[in-house]
Amino acid sequence: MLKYSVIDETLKALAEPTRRAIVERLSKGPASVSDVAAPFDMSLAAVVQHLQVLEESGLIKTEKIGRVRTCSIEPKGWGTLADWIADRRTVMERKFDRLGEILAEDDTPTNKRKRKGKQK
Amino acid sequence: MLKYSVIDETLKALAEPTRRAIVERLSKGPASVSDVAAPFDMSLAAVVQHLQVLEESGLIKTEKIGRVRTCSIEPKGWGTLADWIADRRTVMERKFDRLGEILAEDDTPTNKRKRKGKQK
DNA sequence: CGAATACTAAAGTGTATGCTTAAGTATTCG
DNA sequence: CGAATACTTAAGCATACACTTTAGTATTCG
Repeated sequence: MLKYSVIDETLKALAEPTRRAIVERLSKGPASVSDVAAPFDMSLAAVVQHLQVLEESGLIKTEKIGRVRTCSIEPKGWGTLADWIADRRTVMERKFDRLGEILAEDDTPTNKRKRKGKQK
Repeated sequence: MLKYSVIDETLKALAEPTRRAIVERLSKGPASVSDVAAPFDMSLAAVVQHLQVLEESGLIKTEKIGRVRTCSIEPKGWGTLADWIADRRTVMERKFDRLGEILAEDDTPTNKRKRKGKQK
């Protein structure tokens, strides 16, 4: 319930099997809403809702021409996601370099005594 | 719902601001449950629940010694996540090569798609 | 020992999310 | 034109999720 961010919407969008399946379909090429929906055992309206979440997150984009809406991957959204993960891994690996195998065995006592009683 | 998978739990775990903040804290080094919880304006029990989700997803690991549970990053979980994203991007980029700049630029309102490839 | 510490476990609550169905709006085709 | 197509919108519902509070269990310290 903290603040919103791009990475938040991106990860929320992908944290759903149906939406990941949609994304995997689109990563092979653009498709209409109906085409995207076809393989799924759910209503077209439900798939449309998933597509909206994906579009708002910036992972895909859509464009309506005539009565057909064509959906495709939006590379930019994937960049920010990959960057965030890469950042985390960089910090971790720097830590590994610095501390050797401490994380691997991690019995080091981080006994920072907190004497503040503030628990909430 | 479809079937569960490792990547599903991983992404669900990270699709939450508090859990990402925890992960960012731990990526700088191991910490006790209390230490992890300290910066957050919520009960310790709530933070423990987040830690459980993160541990079940394989992104962190914990070990209890005495009365202190120490939490740390589990690099393996991050590998599977990064791999999944890398896979998606690989497929996309192969597609971009094939379709040229169609996916990259079509923000322009004048979208005359030249159909120089099979669409489906 | 008994009190403080550091979690742990369980039950409950409000809201968000993933669906459904039904009805409506454009657009294309014969 | 009128019917078929391709969504679109809205409302409702059941479950999942992020918390809360309360109470309990180990472990350490004076």
